This record gives sequence, C-alpha cells and structure tokens, in this order.
Amino acid sequence: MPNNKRDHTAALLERIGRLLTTEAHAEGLLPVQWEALRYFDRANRFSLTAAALTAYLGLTKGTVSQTLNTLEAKGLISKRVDSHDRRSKRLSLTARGRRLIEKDPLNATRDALSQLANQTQNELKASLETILTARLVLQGRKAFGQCDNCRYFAAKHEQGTPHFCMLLKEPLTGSDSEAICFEQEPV
Amino acid sequence: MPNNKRDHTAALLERIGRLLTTEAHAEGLLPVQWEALRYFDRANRFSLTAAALTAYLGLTKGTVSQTLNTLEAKGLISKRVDSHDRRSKRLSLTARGRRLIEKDPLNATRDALSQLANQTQNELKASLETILTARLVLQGRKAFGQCDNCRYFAAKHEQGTPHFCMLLKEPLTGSDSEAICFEQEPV
DNA sequence: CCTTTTAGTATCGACTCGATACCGTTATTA
DNA sequence: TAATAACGGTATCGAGTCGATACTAAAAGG
Repeated sequence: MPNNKRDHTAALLERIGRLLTTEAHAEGLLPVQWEALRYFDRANRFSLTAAALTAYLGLTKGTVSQTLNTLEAKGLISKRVDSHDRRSKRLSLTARGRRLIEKDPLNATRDALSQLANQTQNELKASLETILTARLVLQGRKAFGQCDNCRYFAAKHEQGTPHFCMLLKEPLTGSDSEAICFEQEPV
Repeated sequence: MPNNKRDHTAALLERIGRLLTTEAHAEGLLPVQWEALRYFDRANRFSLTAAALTAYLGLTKGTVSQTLNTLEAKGLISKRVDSHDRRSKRLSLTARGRRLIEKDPLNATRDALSQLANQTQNELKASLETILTARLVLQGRKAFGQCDNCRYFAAKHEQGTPHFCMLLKEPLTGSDSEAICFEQEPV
C-alpha cells in the first residue's frame, strides 16, 4: 500500500523547513546567510572554506561564492588566503559575526525542542540523523558529522594527551572534536 | 546550562530543510512551487484560495500571487472567480498538475521515512507535530490540521451519514476530513 | 613540461521574497 | 443608506538566491 496519502511525516518536515526559512528573515540577513554563519560557528578548522560550505549546503559553488561576498560586505566573515594552498581561502567569523549569531532566529526552535521530554528529544534526534544520513549517502554527499563518529578519529584517554585525526595527521582539541568536519567519514 | 552548543537537533531540522529545498529543484519547478502544488493536492475545498496558501506558507500575499501566476502560466493550476465572493478566486490543480505531482521530489524522503520502524515513525511524527504546532501557535498562525482534530468537527457514525463541519455548516465527505483545512482549530 | 584537477570568481537570466501601493468587493458602522 | 474599514488579490520595485556557464590561477600528476 503506497503511504503517499496517509503518511504525512514528510510533509511535516517540509513545513518545518518552510517555517525555519520564513523565521530566518531576521537581523537583515537572509536564510542562507544564517545557515552559512551557523556553519562557520560549528565547523572545525579544517572545514572553513567555501568548498566545504558548498558541499554542506548542497548548492553550486557560484551561488555560495556570492553569498560569501554578501556576508563579507556586511562585515560578518573575513577571508584570507591559505598559506599552504594559495588557491584556497580560509574563512572565519568576525567579532561582529560572532556577536550576531547570538541572535540566531533558530534559537526559538531550540527552545521549543527543549520543551520535549528528554527521551523524546533523543529519539527525535536519532530519527532525524537516520533520515538525513540516508538521503545524503544516496546522493553521494558528505555527512559533516563529528569526530566521535569518524573512522579517522583516534581517541587518547591518557591525561593531558590530545585526540588525533589519522587522516589529517593533526592533534585535536576538545572543541575540534565537537565541531563538524568536511572530512568526517562515519564508522 | 544553555544547550546552544551541545544540542544540535535544531541544526538537523535546518539541514533537512535545506536538503529538501535543494532536492525540490526538479521537473522544471522551484521549491516553493512544489509546496504550492502539494498544498492544492492536500487542501479541502474550503481552503483552495491564495489567502489560505499565504497563511499556510507564512509568506506575503504578493509573493504568493506571483508564484501562483507562474504555476498558472505553466498550466499546473487554474483560477476561477468564486461565485459567492467575487473578490476571491478558487484555485485547483489541472490534470497536468495532478499528473506532475506523481513525480514529487519529496517522495524520496517519504521512502526514507518508510524504512524506519513503525513505532519510530509514529514517535517522529508526533514530535514533529508538537514542534510545528508550538511554533505556529507562538506566531499566531493557523495549524492547517485535519478534521479529526478540529473543534468544529461533528462525526456522524450512523451508516451512510456524512460528517459535518459546524463552522462552515457543511457536510463532509471522507476525503474532506482527510484533507487539511484553513479553518481547522485544534481541540 | 604539459595536462588535468581543484578553489574560487564573474556574469547571466529566472525567480523568490518583502515592501509598498493599488483596485475592486464585501463587511461594518455611523 | 452612505461613508469607512477590512479583505482578496494584483502590480511593481529592488535585493538577493540559485543554477548554468565560462573563466582565472594555483596545485597535482603524469
């Protein structure tokens, strides 16, 4: 039996997406600009490039390039040429950008989520992750997960020893491993 | 403790929203055009107006008017003046529109959802409904729910007797009560 | 070297989107 | 009943997204 008619869960996801979009016209920014800002707030230091953001959002690089120009013109992000690869530019939030993200319109939804029972929250998060990952895999896209679920992650449990990324051959601070990563590959 | 950093469930909703948006560039239509098409496919006969769609999407009426013009030009919807209120126009899917909606890019997500365990699906749906309703209420917006959860719904259980809407003073067929309604008020 | 790949930019056209102003119809009320 | 307000919808504007295409420059790999 095709559940097209009766199962409206997909429609719920779509409606919530639209809700978030309309709410994201705030503080003089547009929805995709907020998404970019959030990305830079959450991405680890290996993932602060236009190419990574492009993969994250699933847009074309031309589109992302324009959005980044707009954000730079607003003084919310800054670009500087990567010293190791002069094609690439390292992006980061400016102080203004960091201040603005405190007023993220997505906070209202975070608050609504925190009203749910703890168990319900965990189940919801797990379901959403399953769905998102399933769709991303099917499209051959990156998951942008965190270190704790990455096959390249080498945890060090000794006192004072940092964790380690086996792909990039770099030590990882605590906040590194909590951030999202372009290179992350689920175990 | 503010759960801004640690609780990423809101970010998941945002990412899924973005995913649905990028997927909705299909069949020569844009995301919001698909949303409108889906609305007309699901809305009951009392809710087939531009004003209702405007409330549903949370956009301004000017924006919606343009989108509807585009859809009409593509031959996917038709407008005809309401005989009772000559300001209003009754909108409906054309045969082409009904055919096109079979190729709804949201179907991929529906399929992904059907992979979840039945219980998980139900819990997910309930959580999403809770969140959506909470946000809509806070913004003073309509829920667009179905009759079975509407305070104006009078169910008739006798054989062959239709249900009844006490607000619009109209009998309701089975497919009426399954559709979404502009006037719906949760009990 | 020379070719290919990669990171990013520039430009174009279609369209969304909010804002504002407007028109005609219906509802309210003085 | 006549004036006014509210409502449904359209028209127009400017900023910006978005995909597509074409481009530059740096890196990578023969």
